[in-house]
Amino acid sequence: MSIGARHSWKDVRNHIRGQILDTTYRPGDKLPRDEDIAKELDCARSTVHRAMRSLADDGMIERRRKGGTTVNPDPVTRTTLKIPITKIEIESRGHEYRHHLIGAEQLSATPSIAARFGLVEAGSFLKIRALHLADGRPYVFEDRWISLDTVPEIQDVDLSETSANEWLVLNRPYSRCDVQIYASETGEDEARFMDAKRGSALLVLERTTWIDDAPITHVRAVHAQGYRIVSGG
Amino acid sequence: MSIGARHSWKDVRNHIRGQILDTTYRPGDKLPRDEDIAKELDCARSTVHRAMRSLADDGMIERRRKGGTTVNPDPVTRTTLKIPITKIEIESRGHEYRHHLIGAEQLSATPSIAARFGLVEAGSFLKIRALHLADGRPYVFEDRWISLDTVPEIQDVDLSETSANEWLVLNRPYSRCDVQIYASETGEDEARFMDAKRGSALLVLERTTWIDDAPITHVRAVHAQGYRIVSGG
DNA sequence: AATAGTATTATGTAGGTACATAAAAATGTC
DNA sequence: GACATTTTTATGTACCTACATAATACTATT
Repeated sequence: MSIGARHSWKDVRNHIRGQILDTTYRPGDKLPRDEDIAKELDCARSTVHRAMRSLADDGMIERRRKGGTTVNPDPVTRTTLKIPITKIEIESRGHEYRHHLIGAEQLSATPSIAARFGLVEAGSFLKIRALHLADGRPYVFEDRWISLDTVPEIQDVDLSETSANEWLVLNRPYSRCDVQIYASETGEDEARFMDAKRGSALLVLERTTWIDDAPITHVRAVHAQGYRIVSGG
Repeated sequence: MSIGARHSWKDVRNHIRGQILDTTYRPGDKLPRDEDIAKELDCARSTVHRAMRSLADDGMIERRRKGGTTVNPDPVTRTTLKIPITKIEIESRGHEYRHHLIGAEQLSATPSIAARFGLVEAGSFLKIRALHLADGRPYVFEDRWISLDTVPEIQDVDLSETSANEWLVLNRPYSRCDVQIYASETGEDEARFMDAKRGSALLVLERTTWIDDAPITHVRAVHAQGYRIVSGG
């Protein structure tokens, strides 16, 4: 079946995606070689290649040299989450943002924090506890470790003025970021700082960032009750 | 500054990413035109283009025709989460998977479910409650609505044998998927089916899928205590 | 000064050629 | 048969040319 006079890689992608969606090709099935598809649709192999890479990025197909292309037999829901800077998130919802530094101290990493960074030996860290407020109400309570070996300049920043979150994002871009999401019962600290009653369920987002294997920061961000991560596909 | 004898697009990407990470270019800054970068690094424009598209996909830069390329001024953490089929997830962790159908009934969508699908009028749905077990222990409790208008065949499937989750993924691929993640206190149902004590915090993952605007299914999947979503960058 | 129309320009796409690379398939060797 | 080696082959990359497209920048007109 020819696609007509149009040879856009998006058309090719839609054509193939359609065949997967209407079960012409099922999970695990092998697709024809790029070259054959190109011939069938009367376009260049590079165009098919472009379409295929797009589908592979989406997780819909898997490609292997010599092995050919197969419909992903292990279908996963791939979701791209955008995790914003808390300040920007609060302000974009029309609330007034405020930030409160609860405390900061210099410590060496605990074994569990060192492990999270993949460090053999515990380095020197700045441990911070802070609160992000939306219209004066607790929004996020964060527990943060910042590597003083990687980011010594943080010691000269007035963290009661600028949030560590914001300063780091603007001044210390990372090259790798791990995320974990889980639910946690309100503990003593959260109950105190978040105005949440003990035992209620809170969403926790942990983030660990590196620049080229050098640890930057690890945050445990406890979100206010009712918080939802939403991903529009 | 030349990159040497090698002209791989990945080298070019790393080179430019490096310049962003070391603040040669800061958020909001404009990068040189592809052609100039190509000349500087002594490679083809298409190679630079390939590198640039990769960085744009990562959310690191923004590109606009004629407007040129700029470093993303609103840095967000973009993380791709892979949410697997529960069965595969359990088995890949070395546990034995079992599935238990709690109940199924034909209903028309409640206003809130219809709204989730963006439906004007409530269609006919199959409402299912089921439990996924790992080594005999509750792992996920799901509350699912399946559109009988879009997926009438589901009525002929023995859902006590095959889980709806699995059947749908293999037989009804979706073209759009919305995800929400939040923490919830253990309610009456969860306490009963999940062996969780009332009031403990559970992670809930809601997924809604469509094929070309036609609703397929909506699931509220309550995960066992201690469950974490992990995203390795 | 405001507006409408035109030119310019940086990115995007399509096509083609040549070669690189990884992995399956075939073959040889013991 | 088991294992190492070679061949084959489908995808991946690099480079090039030509043209498309969208958005800015400019100019003309009122």
